Amino acid sequence: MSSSKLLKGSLATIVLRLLEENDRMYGYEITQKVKELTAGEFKITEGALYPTLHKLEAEGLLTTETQPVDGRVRKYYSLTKEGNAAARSKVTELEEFIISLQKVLNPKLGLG
Amino acid sequence: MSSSKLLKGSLATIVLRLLEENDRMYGYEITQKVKELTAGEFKITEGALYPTLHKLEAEGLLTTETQPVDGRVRKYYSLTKEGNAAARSKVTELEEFIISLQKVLNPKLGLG
DNA sequence: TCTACATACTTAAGTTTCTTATGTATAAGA
DNA sequence: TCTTATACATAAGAAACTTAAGTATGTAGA
Repeated sequence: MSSSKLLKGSLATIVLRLLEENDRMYGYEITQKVKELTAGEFKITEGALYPTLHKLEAEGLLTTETQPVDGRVRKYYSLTKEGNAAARSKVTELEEFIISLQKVLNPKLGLG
Repeated sequence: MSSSKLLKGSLATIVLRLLEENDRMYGYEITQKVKELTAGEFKITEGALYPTLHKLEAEGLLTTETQPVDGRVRKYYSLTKEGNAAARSKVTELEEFIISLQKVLNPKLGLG
């Protein structure tokens, strides 16, 4: 993910979250969806995305289906059962992280 | 920072933010403050913190003052003028990142 | 007294996760 | 024809951590 070299470690969670919503997606589609959702703020690079997808597949969290579409090959990814569970726990973990982060960035709030 | 190997890249911003609030702090104090603010959720490791402090100092964002206290040496860090500006921009950047991240994690919100 | 834990800082080795760059290949539009 | 978009893969290098080891003092308990 580009867009400010921030927060390394959230890409896998983002991928799992999108697949939770979309049933199946291919790599390029993921890059476009993220760009769309964030109004261009996040630009996921291929060099980051594809290795992440391969890793999640190797861990048994994703399965793939390859299909030719318009003369090009598309590789669709879907969550496995374990992938679903991982998506839930990783998203929760990230949300809790954000809450803690905000406590540090803005200690005044949350004390009342 | 430990606590779930999440979000690499936010430690420098956290340090700058704390120094914005506190005028001067020493390393160990920073680790304790973060632990306190997050109720133990974030545990900043020394191996992460000290190199970060040295780097920020090398970049001219922090200055140091060493003082012996109770027979031990403390190294106090303060923001320079540039450090103040960097703190503002980095905190803003991180907050914007969080907003974008939430758009991806919860695309339903923010559409109405 | 010895042990353990807290305080306080430093640095090296290894890992993870990116960025940047390169390569392959097809389709569409100027 | 050239560029841009679509679509995937992977290697080299950098950044930011974790883990681990080292140095050193103060305090509290067995």
